[in-house]
Amino acid sequence: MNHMNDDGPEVAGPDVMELQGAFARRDDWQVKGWCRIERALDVIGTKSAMVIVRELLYGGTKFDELARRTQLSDAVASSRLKQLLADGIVERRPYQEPGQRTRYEYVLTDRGRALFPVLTALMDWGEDLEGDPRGGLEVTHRGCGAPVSAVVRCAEGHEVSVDEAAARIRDEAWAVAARERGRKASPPAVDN
Amino acid sequence: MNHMNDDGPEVAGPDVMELQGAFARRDDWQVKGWCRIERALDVIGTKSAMVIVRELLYGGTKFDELARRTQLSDAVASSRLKQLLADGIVERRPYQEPGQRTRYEYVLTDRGRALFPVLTALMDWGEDLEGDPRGGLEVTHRGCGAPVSAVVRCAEGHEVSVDEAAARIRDEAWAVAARERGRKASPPAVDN
DNA sequence: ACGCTGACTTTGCGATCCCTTAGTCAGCAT
DNA sequence: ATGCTGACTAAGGGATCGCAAAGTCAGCGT
Repeated sequence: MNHMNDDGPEVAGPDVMELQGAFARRDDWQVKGWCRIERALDVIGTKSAMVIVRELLYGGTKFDELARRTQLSDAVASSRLKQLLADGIVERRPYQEPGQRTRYEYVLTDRGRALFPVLTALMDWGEDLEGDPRGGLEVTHRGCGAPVSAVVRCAEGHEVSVDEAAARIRDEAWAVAARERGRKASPPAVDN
Repeated sequence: MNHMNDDGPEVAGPDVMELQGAFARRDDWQVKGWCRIERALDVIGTKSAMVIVRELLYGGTKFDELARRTQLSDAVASSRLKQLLADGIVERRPYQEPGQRTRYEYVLTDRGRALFPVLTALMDWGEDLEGDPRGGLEVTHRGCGAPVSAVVRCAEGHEVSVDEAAARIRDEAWAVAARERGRKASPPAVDN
């Protein structure tokens, strides 16, 4: 394990990410709750949450719109909206139509709208997945009319494919120290 | 749809997508299996599938690597890998280390690697989510070293925010006809 | 021949998701 | 006051997810 970068034949399939620095020893970094992907999925990892956000992005605001258009039951829509509310993805606003009592509409917060790339990436990926040869939706850039897709781009503006990407620990010195600390302070801190 | 764009007060919250064409009557298009997002989630909508793909992107290939690094149980890792295999996201390749018996390694297919934007978008979104002030991972562009993120971009190269996006039906004439057909042929075809 | 190891598979369990059906509850209409 | 409607909430149930522990199975080492 001291010489992990060149110990295998590694014939085919290096077309994934490169692990840099201490993270190259991948097995040293199995900490629960460490991965942002997992944390994201803990919040919006259910199908019902995703499709509700989808409808909110399509402009739905009222409870019955959201429930009907997502084809979720009232019960699921209700509890999921409550959870999305608690997680800061939607907020409720009172409104009143003439002759109606006060109701609430649901709108996405900034954090909710920030899910746009996630939904778009899923939509792109779902395209190659058998199904709609023609009936599907298309999301376009209003104004120029061109279809949109989710791409991975670096801060310098280059489009980045998987094999051009590298993963590393952001603040490695701190993380190594924290790991040492955690190891001594509370041995089972990883799992609980 | 004939007069749907200006029928409400619509005071606050138009900062989501615009629905164009026949899709502006959103309620006319509740068809099960119609949404690519849902179809995508039927395949990779579980946390276990996502984290396995994550590890595969990080270069893990062997069964025990994947199970250990994802912190999944053997059982879950096994059945999820089997499903990913069936769905064409991973493929198995036999390999043999000297003095060992033939084993299989798992590698992503093109379709699996195409999940890179999805995982990246989730990672980005998970960032604002309380947790790691410093300990987290960072994915960078190998070469220029700049951090990457998932963005929505149109075919013309413009970066597109939610409120600059529009959703419409790809082949509207066909879709309307198909809907009429379906309505006559099998009334409950929407729900079954 | 025998044991060991890595890679699964099986079994049994609790948690979560989502559904259907049946309430509740506020307040406008009558 | 009574009914009605829209917006939920509650209860019960099936499916799926994920876990831990135990079992299987191939083949290398001895």
